[in-house]
Amino acid sequence: MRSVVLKNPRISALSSYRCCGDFSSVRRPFSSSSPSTPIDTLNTNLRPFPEYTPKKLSITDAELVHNLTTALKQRRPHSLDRTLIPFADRLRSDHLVWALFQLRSHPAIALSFVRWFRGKTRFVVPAEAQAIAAHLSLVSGRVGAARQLLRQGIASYRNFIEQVIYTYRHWSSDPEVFDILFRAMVEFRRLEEAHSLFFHLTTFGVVISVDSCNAYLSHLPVDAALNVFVEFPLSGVRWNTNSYNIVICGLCRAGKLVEACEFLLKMNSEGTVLPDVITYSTIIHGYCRSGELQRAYDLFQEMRSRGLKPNEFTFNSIMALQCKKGMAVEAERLLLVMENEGVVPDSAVYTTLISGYSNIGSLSAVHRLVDEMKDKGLVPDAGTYTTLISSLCRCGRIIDADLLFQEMLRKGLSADQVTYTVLIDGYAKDGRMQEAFRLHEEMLQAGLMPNIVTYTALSDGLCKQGELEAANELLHEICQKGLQLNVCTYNSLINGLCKSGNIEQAMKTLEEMEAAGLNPDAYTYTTLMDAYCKIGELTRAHGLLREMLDKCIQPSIVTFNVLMNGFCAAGKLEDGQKLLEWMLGKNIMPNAATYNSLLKNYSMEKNMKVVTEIYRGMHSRGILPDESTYNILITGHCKARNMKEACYFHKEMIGKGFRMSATSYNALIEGLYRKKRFMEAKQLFQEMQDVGHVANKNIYNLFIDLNYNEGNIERTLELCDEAIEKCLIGS
DNA sequence: CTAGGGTTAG
Repeated sequence: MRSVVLKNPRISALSSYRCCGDFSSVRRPFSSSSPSTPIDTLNTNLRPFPEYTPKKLSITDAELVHNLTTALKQRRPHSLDRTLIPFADRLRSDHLVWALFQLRSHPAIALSFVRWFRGKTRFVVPAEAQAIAAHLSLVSGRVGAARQLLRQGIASYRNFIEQVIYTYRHWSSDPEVFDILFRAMVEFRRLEEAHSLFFHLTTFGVVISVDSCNAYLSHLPVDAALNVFVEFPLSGVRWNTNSYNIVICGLCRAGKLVEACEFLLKMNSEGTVLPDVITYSTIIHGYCRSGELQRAYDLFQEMRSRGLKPNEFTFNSIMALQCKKGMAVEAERLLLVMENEGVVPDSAVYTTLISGYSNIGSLSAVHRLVDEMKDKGLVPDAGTYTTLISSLCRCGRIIDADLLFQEMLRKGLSADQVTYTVLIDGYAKDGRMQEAFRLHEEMLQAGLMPNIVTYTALSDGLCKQGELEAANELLHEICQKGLQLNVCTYNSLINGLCKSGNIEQAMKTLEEMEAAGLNPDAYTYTTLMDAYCKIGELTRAHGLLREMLDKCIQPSIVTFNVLMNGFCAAGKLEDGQKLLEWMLGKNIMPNAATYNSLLKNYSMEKNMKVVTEIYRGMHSRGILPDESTYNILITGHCKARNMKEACYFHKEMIGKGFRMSATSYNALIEGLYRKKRFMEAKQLFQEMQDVGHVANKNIYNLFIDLNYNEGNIERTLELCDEAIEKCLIGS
């Protein structure tokens, strides 16, 4: 037994072809590099590669092959076809292997003969010949060709791996052939076969390189990866930092952050394979994704203390979490920190920030950052464009969004699933469902698969148009296609039902979603609470709040805003103020919407003194007014004839890139008119039409009077026509 | 082959 192993020709093959391949990638386990291991005892586990015994040929066949290969060797520039014409009639597929034998020292000729053979429809290249061609390619330094042949072999023959092993002893120089083979299996996602191949090879003493094992590891579901991580080293694989990173990344993606940290701990304590920037960045990102800013910061410090410098990835993860929490300003502060440390922000970092500011409605900051990134020589990529398109959609500027989409395509960037989804969502939110579905078609034609997010956007759009039947149908359809509805999808549907006055059905849908194994979240409860608030059933809303708290679901700021709205709409403004104070006491930061409810209702009561008081409180807490805040303030002050304040806020909101609502235009125009500031009023009247708002009847009357008094009969009549067309018809 | 940004719901 022992002697067989020692005589194994593979060993002589390894040494005689050493020049042809890189052996560092594949090594035999228990080799002489670990002298404490007695080779002979371990070798009893190994078996030799099979001996090669090709089928015998008849004398005439042997002669044919001999003449053919001789002709090939002597071939002058003319084509293979011409050389082979005299043999073509008698040639059979099983001659190929023998021809390769004869052409062993002429790999170039041998390989082109295989290619020629494959090109002829009446021949089939046997798996054995394919395997030999791969060995020959590798031995002669043609790594690319070897890879191609092996991939083709795996894809075309059922018994290909056996053939590679069977022909290895006689033809190969290099165990790297197995490494390439293994990788190809992984690339074809034939992971179970790759697994068996790995262990099959160990019986011959071949161990796949750690790089290829990493490629394999990275394609496994995390549980399987963990098994392999324990299993492979028993066969001689020595994992490196990348291997740990792959497993840690898998754990983080599965939300198993504690286990990811255990791996990090293990690396640090064992000290043989040390964590690198990627290891830390991966775990930091994991914590950021689950919203645990403090843990992320701690790891950030820890990596520094171990001499690892955070890079743009590390910073970006933290900034992304801040932006998600509406802390774009803080995120931008971190941008300065990273720049001070010499870390150069890239377009991903800027995209994060742009998205963060877009989330809090700061369009001017969005513009500023786009300019800033361009100044730094960063080119907006598809991700940046997608963010910008989304940001335009979010403030209702779907036309501009579409223009930007066109621009991005003109610049040669390609739209992906996300870009299309953003635009589809934009059109859906704008109520233009035909356009939304047209884009859905377009994305299919571009070969992009819409995902559940795309369909949620579409379904939500249908719901918002009151087409609940259609939404239901759409969702059923996609379920049948095998897409899984997620919590967002259900929440959107529940919202649609609530908004169409069908709270009962909405509650049933809540049960359905729980039955489907999806847990309702703060969105779900907030939606339902809102519905009860809107019909004045504050008690039932409160009951739902209890229920969500019992389930340990954290209410969000929107939950409180819904309650605030409920109080205000029910005329309980004092209760609303109390809620605000309670929130402040509990350190729950209100946002613009929280204040907007109070501001709106006090302003409707023409109590501008309290409005101003509340606005000051908002300002002093650093809460930036949003577009609605300005519209409320402007309308309120106009109605109270405080034109100075109204104009002040108007100017400020324009400066921030916000747009006035039709109501604000009407109020402001009327206010200015009453103060006889006709020029300004006229200008705004024109502007409001330019941006597509329709003035109310009252405004038309004012301008009709004005023009009439100015003797401008033509314009007067024009306005009368317009007023009739826009304000009377259909009202 | 390992790390970051852009998308859906209140």
